[in-house]
Amino acid sequence: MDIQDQLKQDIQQAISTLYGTTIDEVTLQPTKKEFEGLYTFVTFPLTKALRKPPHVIGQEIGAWLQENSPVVSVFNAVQGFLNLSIDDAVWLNVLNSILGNPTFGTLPKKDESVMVEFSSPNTNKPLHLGHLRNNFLGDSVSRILEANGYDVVKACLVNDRGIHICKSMLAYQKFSNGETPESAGMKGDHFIGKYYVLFDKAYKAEIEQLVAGGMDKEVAEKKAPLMQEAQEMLRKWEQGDDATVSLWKQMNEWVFAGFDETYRKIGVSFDKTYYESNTYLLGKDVVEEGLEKGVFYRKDDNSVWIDLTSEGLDQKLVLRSDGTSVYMTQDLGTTDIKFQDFGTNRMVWVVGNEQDYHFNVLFAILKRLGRSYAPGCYHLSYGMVDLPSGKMKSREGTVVDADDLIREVTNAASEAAEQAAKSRYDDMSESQRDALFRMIGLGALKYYLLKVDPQKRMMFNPAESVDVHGHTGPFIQYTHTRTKSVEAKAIQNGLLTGELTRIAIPERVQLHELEQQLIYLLSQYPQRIADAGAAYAPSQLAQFAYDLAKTYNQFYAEVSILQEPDVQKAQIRLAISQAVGQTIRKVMSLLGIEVPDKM
RNA sequence: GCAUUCGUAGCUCAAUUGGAUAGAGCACCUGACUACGGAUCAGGAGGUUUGGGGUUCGAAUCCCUACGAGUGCACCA
Repeated sequence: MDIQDQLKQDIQQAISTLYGTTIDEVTLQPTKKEFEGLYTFVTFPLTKALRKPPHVIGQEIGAWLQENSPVVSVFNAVQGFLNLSIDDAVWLNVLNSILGNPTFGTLPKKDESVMVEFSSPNTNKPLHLGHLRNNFLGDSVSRILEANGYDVVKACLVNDRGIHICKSMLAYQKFSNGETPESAGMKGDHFIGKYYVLFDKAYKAEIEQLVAGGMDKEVAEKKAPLMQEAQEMLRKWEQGDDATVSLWKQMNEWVFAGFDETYRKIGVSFDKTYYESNTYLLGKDVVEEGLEKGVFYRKDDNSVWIDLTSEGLDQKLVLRSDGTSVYMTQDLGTTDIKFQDFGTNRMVWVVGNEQDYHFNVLFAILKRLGRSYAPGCYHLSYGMVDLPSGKMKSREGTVVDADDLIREVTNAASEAAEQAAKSRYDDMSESQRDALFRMIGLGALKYYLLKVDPQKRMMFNPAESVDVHGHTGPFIQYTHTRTKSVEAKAIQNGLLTGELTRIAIPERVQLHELEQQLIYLLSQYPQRIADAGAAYAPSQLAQFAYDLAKTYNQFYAEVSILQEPDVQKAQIRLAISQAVGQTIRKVMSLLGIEVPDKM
């Protein structure tokens, strides 16, 4: 049994034996490091029922546990805190159960599936920093849910229709002289983005002219010939006009080629891609259904609404008076399709927090419609990424392009390597080195974006994002290479055969405090995965990886592994070292971050 | 205006969901064995958790209030 479960059971037993009562749930917390022990039980809540001071209760339960619990070795009670130390032999058994279990940390299959929708790019411009936070979050959450035992479907909904793409198309028609990404030597998505910017420029010039001629600005924005043409193009596209559709297809092909390249670089993939060009008409049948069920109502002008004031929301339009759909209509339809396609009772949307209201409304509607999957819907809402110079605004050109950023972090990793230990890379080929530096650079970037609580708005500081010291991805990657290096030396010395294997437990052991601490941390891994899954929070695992790496480095500095004369001790330390390395690799992979063996 | 999220060291973030003297990293200062990899480790300095009130054994966390910041409030997506 898990130590923690054992302890909880024993504490419950102690309370019932000593006081003839029980408590609902025993909760344990890690002991603060200035006190002895690793688990702490808080006795304050018991004082009222037992009419005893908290430290007395602690003393009594502690003494009982020391006597009767198979795992507790020593205790101390300070105020209302009962701190428990665990027997070293028990720790070694825990270590052995970790070593003997290659899938340690992966939770049992749940026979339940979940769809995670993320990324959702627009086809009129390349990906930027904000998309990266979205992609990394979505990818990592998918991996975490999978480790929690779910079947995961990673889905991407591409916003490939609408006025924005017509703007790029129109600009291309007018200004391109038939150039292609190949002839321009550009990545397809950047190529399309260039025309989107060109449209915006020309459009603004038109507005300015109209305003100078005395027109009201708002009117000018609508009346500008370019906007009129773009609207016309959208109409043609919706009517299936051949020329328009084939231009649209051509431009899509280019932009997707660009996206694919970026996705490949950042190691993100999808099981299913939905295109709004296929789904934008969906949802009208849902509106019909809702009208029949009396969930929606029709106004005199024929528009359809839902009244959500009882949920603290507003009245919301779900179908226009001319019978065409709005965003909500489409989303209702798409959600049904997703459920039909995969039968996932849980669905997660990774979408920025500016859409909080939209999702509140969507989920409320799904609930009223009685959708079976409604309770399993979750909006993983994440905050915006700010720059030191302020907000990112695409119109003002203050966006950080994803491809540029990836290049920069890779270069920074290469520079850090130059400074740190140039000679280490002598026996690597150039392509090996490139791959390594990209792994480190991306590790830095992903970790930087994932370590922050998703819901919080965050500041992106370029200098910090490429840092390799301190609380960073490369620090953790480095720690992994340390464990690998120790392992390799141990194999050379004949101390190890290579595989992770159980160790013989000596009769008498005295573990170092940091050894206990490390095994304790390792034993927490499954729980951490469960917590991170329940909270949809990769940041929790990022913190865990850091704790593990930091503690290992302390251990490494304070305790000799290979130079320990006592072979049994050395083997215990090696086993811990291997288990830490292995676990770091696993945790990082749940963040979508690879770790090298050498760096 | 209404709704909603947030405010923690100079800066960027934590705080096991109400627990002990609020912890890390960066930046700054001081140290580390002729060493298992120094992309490391040890130490120092840095806090009235935006202000005020309340709830209780106990509050960064819950409630009220003021101030400050973000976002949303289209028959756009």
